Amino acid sequence: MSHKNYIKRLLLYRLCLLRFKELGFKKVFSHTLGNEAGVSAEQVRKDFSQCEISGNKKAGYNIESLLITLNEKFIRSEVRNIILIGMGNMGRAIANYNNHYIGTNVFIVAAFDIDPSKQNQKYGIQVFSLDKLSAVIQGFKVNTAIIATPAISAQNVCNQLVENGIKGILNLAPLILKAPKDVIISNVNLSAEIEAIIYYLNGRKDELDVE
Amino acid sequence: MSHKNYIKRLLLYRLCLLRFKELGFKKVFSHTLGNEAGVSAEQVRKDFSQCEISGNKKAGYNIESLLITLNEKFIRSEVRNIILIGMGNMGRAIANYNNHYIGTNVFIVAAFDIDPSKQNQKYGIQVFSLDKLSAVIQGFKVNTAIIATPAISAQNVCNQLVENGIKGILNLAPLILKAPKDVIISNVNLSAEIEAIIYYLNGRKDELDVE
DNA sequence: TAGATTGTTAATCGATTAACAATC
DNA sequence: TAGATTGTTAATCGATTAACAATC
Repeated sequence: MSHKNYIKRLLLYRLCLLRFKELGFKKVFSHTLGNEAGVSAEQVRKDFSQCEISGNKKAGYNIESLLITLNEKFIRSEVRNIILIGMGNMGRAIANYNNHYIGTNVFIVAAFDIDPSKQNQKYGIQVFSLDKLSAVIQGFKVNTAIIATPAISAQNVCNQLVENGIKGILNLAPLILKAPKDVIISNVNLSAEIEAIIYYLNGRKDELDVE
Repeated sequence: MSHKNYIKRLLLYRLCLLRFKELGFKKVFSHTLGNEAGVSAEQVRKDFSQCEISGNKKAGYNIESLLITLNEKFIRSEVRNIILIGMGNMGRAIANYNNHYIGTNVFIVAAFDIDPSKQNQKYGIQVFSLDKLSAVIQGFKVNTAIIATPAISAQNVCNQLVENGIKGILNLAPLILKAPKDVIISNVNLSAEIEAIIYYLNGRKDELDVE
């Protein structure tokens, strides 16, 4: 139905609008918002049109009503519970962010790690052994998880999550997970991002400098 | 020239090939690699064709020579120095990963934070005040940086980086940075990733259950 | 040979951009 | 009104997919 980039742009517009609101602005033009979000004004209007948000021909869009519409679309009034697997460096960083939620109204209710020495509360979040997975998922009615384990164990963890009813996974391990088609997986690989940037810089240098 | 997704797929193939090699495999078919990387066999062949890698009509591709070609394309023999700005939770997690490089042959040589109490070595990496930015960038010949500051200070940091010659930025702060067109910026926003996943799950539920 | 695989060309698909009418 | 802005339709662009010839 709606594509991934479109959804991410809407979430980005929401962040920009929150900043504008904080600065005291009441309305915004498509080119202003586009500039802030790094997309074209046409793209902004097209996106808003697609989710049935309308502005005023001369006066642009009302920030407050934009936010109401976007919040209704994305931000559930009730807190959404998610879980986190792997309490290495990245897992602990994410757990720490959780102090004021990992996303708007999104809360990590429990973390998991195979290392018994990590199964305590010193990260501000209860860390369980993986054999508690089923109980926690059912108890908190969780359907979304973050995988922050090493690559070697990520697929195994993913399998267990799927078996226990998880339907959405944010994967920070540097590999592509295999899962049934009805499970949504989003992959983030920071090393690959850095390596891609470095590649672009080098590539461009080759082109320009003719080494 | 070559598009972003294409480059990221090549980097992903490389990761998959490294795993295959570790498992003792010598050759691989386009559908095998595609399956592992989560793309179609045609896509794999097209990508390899585009970067002038060729296989054998019946015997697939030789893993070792694929890796040599990909390493030559992406992995510089000399270590690439990068810097990290912001030593909050995420910054510290990234600094910790640096123990065995943040990417292949990519090394964080220095970190920066405005908080004087963080300007010491306890993270396994030297943390400087931002007024040392210019000296460090010149001293280590750095052209790539990771921004892991809060959103509020990210644009200011970005400006300083650009002034000092940084040409590639991995931005982990939840906003879009403005920079000259010749600066490459890659944005990663974990909250938005999670919120997008939750949106997809809800959206699909609405469609199926007719609440 | 027959079957399987590569590699390239053409077709499709979808997203972005451009154009412009409507209108405040 | 004139100028600026929205919103929609058409055109473009590029990436992915399908098709298939070549060949091992």
